[in-house]
Amino acid sequence: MATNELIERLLDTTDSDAFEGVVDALHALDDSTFEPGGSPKGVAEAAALVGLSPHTLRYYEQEGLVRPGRNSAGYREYSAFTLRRLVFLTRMRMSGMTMHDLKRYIALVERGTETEAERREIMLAQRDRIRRQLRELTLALVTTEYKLRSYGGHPDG
Amino acid sequence: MATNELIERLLDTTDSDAFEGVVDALHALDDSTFEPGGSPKGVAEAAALVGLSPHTLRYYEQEGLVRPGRNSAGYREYSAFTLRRLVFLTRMRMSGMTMHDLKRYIALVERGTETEAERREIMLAQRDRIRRQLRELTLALVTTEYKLRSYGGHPDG
DNA sequence: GCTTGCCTTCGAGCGCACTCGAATCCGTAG
DNA sequence: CTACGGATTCGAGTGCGCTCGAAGGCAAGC
Repeated sequence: MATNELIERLLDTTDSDAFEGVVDALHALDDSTFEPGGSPKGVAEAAALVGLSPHTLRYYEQEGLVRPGRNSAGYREYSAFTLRRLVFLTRMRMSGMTMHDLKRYIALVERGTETEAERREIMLAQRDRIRRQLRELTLALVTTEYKLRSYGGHPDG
Repeated sequence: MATNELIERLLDTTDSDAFEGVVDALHALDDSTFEPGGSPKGVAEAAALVGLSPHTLRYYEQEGLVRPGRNSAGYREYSAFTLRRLVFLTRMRMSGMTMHDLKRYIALVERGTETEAERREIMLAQRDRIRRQLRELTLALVTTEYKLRSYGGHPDG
């Protein structure tokens, strides 16, 4: 099986360092990452943190995916909790979950623990989708590198 | 680095068998795979082979991505060459290359070998895009599996 | 007090990649 | 001869996920 070799190759080129300890990164979210002084973030700052636009954050709220608090001036305040959810949302979106499904999932979350079975189904489907995508992407990578080799270049650009 | 371990895990679950020898699969395209009797395929058959709809195949043609021949009745005939290109196109599309860039790339291909340098740039960008996506997908997978674990279920559905 | 700049809401608009429908034509089976 | 499934062209329509613009509010600096 040349597959692992392949994937290894793709990951240890370029900046795979920013990639170590993925799980750690995920759990660091609870702590200081999002709330350096415990102060919630405004919409622009929050947007920058998760890599979306303020417009999009407002759109997500409108769609019921997040419910940031408001300060005395009516401005949005993104707590660590909300920011963590935003990170989750972006991860799911980037891996191909539709807004439709994401809304359904979040609605279940808000309804409480009794909905866990249904949520689990959604996540199982999501896991399979991601795996399929990973396979497709790897095929695409092979094809791309094949082309690059055929152009006889110095493959490391 | 827990990364390789992770990816290994995701690949050897489910049907990773259909995945062995990716490069081989890619080169089998020249041979009997697409032209069992040497006969070109109609639009429906071709569509089924690459997993697209006949509508989409006609659309791709309209956009200049393929130029299948025609039989005496004016029906499209997809040769092995055209089918191979279709496979390439779908791989690029699935890995996030836009129609815009794909059209540009194919236009360069049709212009001949003098355009190889420019094509190479496109493929380099594509390779980087794919790598980025692979990292993002892996993060999404970790998140998804974390959720699944938190639902305490039997993770293998 | 006024300017500057980020915030608010609202609804409309956009870009991408298909996707469909209508009208018509081809070729085989009965 | 006729009916049928599947092909053709063309332009219009769809769904998704934002993305933008207008009209106005709040807060800090000069």
